[in-house]
Amino acid sequence: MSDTGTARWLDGDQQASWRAFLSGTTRLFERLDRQLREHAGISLPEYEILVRLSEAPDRRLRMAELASSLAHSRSRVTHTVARLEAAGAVIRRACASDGRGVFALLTDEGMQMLVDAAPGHVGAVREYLVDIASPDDFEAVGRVFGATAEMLADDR
Amino acid sequence: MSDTGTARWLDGDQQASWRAFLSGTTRLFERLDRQLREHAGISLPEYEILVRLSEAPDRRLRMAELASSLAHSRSRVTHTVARLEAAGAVIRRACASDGRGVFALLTDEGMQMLVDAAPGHVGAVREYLVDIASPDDFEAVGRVFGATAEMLADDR
DNA sequence: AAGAGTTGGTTGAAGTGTAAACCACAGCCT
DNA sequence: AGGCTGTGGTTTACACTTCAACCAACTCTT
Repeated sequence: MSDTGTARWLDGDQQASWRAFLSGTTRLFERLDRQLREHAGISLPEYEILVRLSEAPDRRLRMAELASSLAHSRSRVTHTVARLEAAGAVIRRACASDGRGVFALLTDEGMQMLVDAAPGHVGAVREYLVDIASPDDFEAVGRVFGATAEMLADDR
Repeated sequence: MSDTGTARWLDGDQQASWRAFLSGTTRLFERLDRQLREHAGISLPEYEILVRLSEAPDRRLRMAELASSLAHSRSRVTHTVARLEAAGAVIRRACASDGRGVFALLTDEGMQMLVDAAPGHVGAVREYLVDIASPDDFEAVGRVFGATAEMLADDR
């Protein structure tokens, strides 16, 4: 924030887009979370962790890598992983090369939960977002929030 | 969801856009909330309620109108308004024409909180989102999430 | 006018996220 | 080696959201 003069409000179109964004994302996240809970018994943040782990070498990641990859606080990742561990989807293991470090690693059971959850989740993402946007518009979404993400990257 | 055959995954570009969106919105909301709390002592959801009230005739709205306008649950609005009332920003008043109804109405103090908070908030929305997107791209964002919002409108 | 069903709103508890203090270890630097 | 300083992670308490149950009042139907 470096505005020194009078406030620069949003114009009508910007205002409309901003509010559509707020309303759309609120509804979208609520729906995606509900869909996952009902069909797979996990929340959206939990699902995202399973995805990251499934893609990682040896299906394991350091807690801090999970946190920065998801843009979640370390504390939040600790809590979420604790729940996933209680559910049998993940195991914690000490890191050999760094005495402070902790790996979260995906169990076979966790992998199975992900495999079961993924089609329905992706279907919902398509149905409520991707498939109702034109390809160009959806690419624009990617550009815009890519820029935002980069700008706000990890200086908490 | 009406997919009967094999799962239709996102292609590479769609996947990238989707993850940029997740990461960008997570960081954006976190930043906007923090900015408001530090500079104005209110949260983002609280701010949104003050905005809606300030725009309404007589600066008052029914609880249910607030809820559907914000895409928040009734329960959530009850809690949030309770906090705002405790802070002196809002007053509850029974509705004359509907014995069940409750109006939330913005006090002068609440209006002043909004006036104080708005420039910094809008500045942050510009800095982290609007001003780093091209006008066309930001309009695309509005179209996409407008469609999502409409599709997911109030059948909870 | 009397129920039956619906809507508006609140409540309290349980679940999830944030904040801040804290410990343990790593990486310097001398 | 000894002492800073920073990083990785957890913990506790607190704040916010969701959930389910609930009551009151409206509406519709008969």
